[in-house]
Amino acid sequence: MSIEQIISEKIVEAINHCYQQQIDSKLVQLQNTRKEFEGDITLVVFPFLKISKKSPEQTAAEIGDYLQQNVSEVEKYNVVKGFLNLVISQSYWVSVLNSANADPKFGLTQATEKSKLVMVEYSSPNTNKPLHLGHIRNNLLGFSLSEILKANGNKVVKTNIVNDRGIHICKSMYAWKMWGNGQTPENTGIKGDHLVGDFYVKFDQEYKKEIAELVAQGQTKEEAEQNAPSILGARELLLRWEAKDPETIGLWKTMNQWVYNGFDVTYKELGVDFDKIYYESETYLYGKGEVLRGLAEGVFYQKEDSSVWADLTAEGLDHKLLLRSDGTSVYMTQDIGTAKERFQDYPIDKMVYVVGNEQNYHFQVLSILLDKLGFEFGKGLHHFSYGMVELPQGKMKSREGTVVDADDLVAEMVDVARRTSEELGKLEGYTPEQAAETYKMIALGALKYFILKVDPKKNMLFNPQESIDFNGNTGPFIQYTYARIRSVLRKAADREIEINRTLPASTELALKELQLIKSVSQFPVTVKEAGEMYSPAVIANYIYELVKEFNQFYHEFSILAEENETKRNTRLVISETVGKTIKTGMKILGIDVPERM
RNA sequence: GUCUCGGUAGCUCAGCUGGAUAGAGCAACGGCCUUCUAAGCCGUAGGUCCUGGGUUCGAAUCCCCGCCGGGAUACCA
Repeated sequence: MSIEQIISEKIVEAINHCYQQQIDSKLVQLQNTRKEFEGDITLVVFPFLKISKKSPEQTAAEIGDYLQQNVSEVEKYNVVKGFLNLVISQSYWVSVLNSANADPKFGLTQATEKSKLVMVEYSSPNTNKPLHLGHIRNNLLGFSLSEILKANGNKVVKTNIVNDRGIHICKSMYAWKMWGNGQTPENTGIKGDHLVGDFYVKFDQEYKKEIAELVAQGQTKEEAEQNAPSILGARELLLRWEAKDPETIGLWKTMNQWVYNGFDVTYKELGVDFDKIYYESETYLYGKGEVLRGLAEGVFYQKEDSSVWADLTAEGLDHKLLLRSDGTSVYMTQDIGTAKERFQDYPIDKMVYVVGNEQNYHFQVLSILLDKLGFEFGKGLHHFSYGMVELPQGKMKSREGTVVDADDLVAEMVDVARRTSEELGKLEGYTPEQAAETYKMIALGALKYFILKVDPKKNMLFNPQESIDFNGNTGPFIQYTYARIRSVLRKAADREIEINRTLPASTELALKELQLIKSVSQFPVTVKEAGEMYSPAVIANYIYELVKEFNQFYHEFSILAEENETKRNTRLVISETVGKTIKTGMKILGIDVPERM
């Protein structure tokens, strides 16, 4: 049981003892004591004044007396206005440090057989263009969220549904057929997803030209959009694809494979992976049966043109189309099918969709529809909705060429990391391979931390000129601190200093050391909070605070040069524990930390 | 129109399940490398927490009317 829980219980007891009232423990508001006051844990006593019918100061003093006498960890207390500041004994903090240091899984909850199985869907790319900054946010959030759920004792299946069919894919295919001249990733040296993406752009260019020509010939814009040869060609390819025309299927498979090979490289670079991949081409027909069942059961209704709809006006929403008049599926239909499929494939307790907030309405409707269809998991779906990444000039638009390409961005950041590192003269003695690995680690650390430290539900701004920064509240700052700690520990080992990892209860701690231990002790709570809030940002901001504190400590105190061996040992144990906490926390964010930088 | 998310320092963001003088980083200015990594540390300056009401002992935080911005809103996925 944590010290907060113990004190909380004892406060309930104290109220009962002093004022003969049984109170709900929810009334007990504990917080960390602000740095400017003496103490570790603070009780806000205002809520108890009605019960005590005494002044805040007197009430606080009476509760303080009781705690001091009945809780061994409470050494003394002081009262400032309505705040009761409790001073916890140093020996308690020493024991916290000892157990944090000794526990290799400090802060993490292990999964057991009884753990919930959570499926996390993320990434979900289209196979007609390469990944961009928006996908990066999705991938990083999805991966980190999975790690957070694991750290809270859940079993996690990471899944990716690849949108590999539809008119947009046919556009790339059409462009390749018309203007491709047999280009392949192999004969051009262009990464497969980029090559296919180039043809998607090419399609749009030609399509626009054709529209302009037709308009010049007297057609309206709407007519021209329907009659342009390119769009007719793409539609024909879609029909052939659905008719399973071997040549079309062959081209589709070939071009998709180029894209997958490209994605694999990007995913590997980003350090994200999946346990199960679904392909929409294989699942897009599944939902239709469910919708027809719903229609037969009277859950849905049919219009004269034979399209099928759901009436959601009772839920305060609109009517939603589920099957077109020609009987084909829409996006929603497919997601119904995919959901059912997944719950058949795995004993899922909780389904999480990592999808942008532009689809809030979609998932709200999906949840209701599945519930109406009688799936008990319907209501429990969780849409992890995150905000857009914006550029200084506004939203990214792939057709206007204002997207920040994922591969380009990573490459550029690696380059900046290398230049910075070389300028600072770090990594001397490293082999080129080791150095390259470290540059990549730093670059990705910067990118990942930059994105993950922001509250997921908020839109965020990415400024290519300014956002690539390695100083201040950044990933490299944290990595640097870790490398410093490792360096100290390496030197300690070189000097054959043995670390005694179990500090005696009587160990004396300087203020800064105490603060560091308190920060470390918050790690498990932080992991839990991140799990409850579905927020990697909670972890990121915690690590930053911890690291800032360590740097102050590092600056203020000598570790290896300390002549008093007891003090030196204490500082080594603290450093080691902080280092371990940094590493574990960063791992949850999907960020690696280097031994040197 | 309706629904929804947001508005905190010049910029990017914390803080938001109500608590003590609203915090960081960047940018600006000034200090600290013969001592464990200066990708660091210390300091100065910078705020009507969008406006206005309400609830409360106490509101950046909760509720309501506005204003501004993003997104969604019946046959794209």
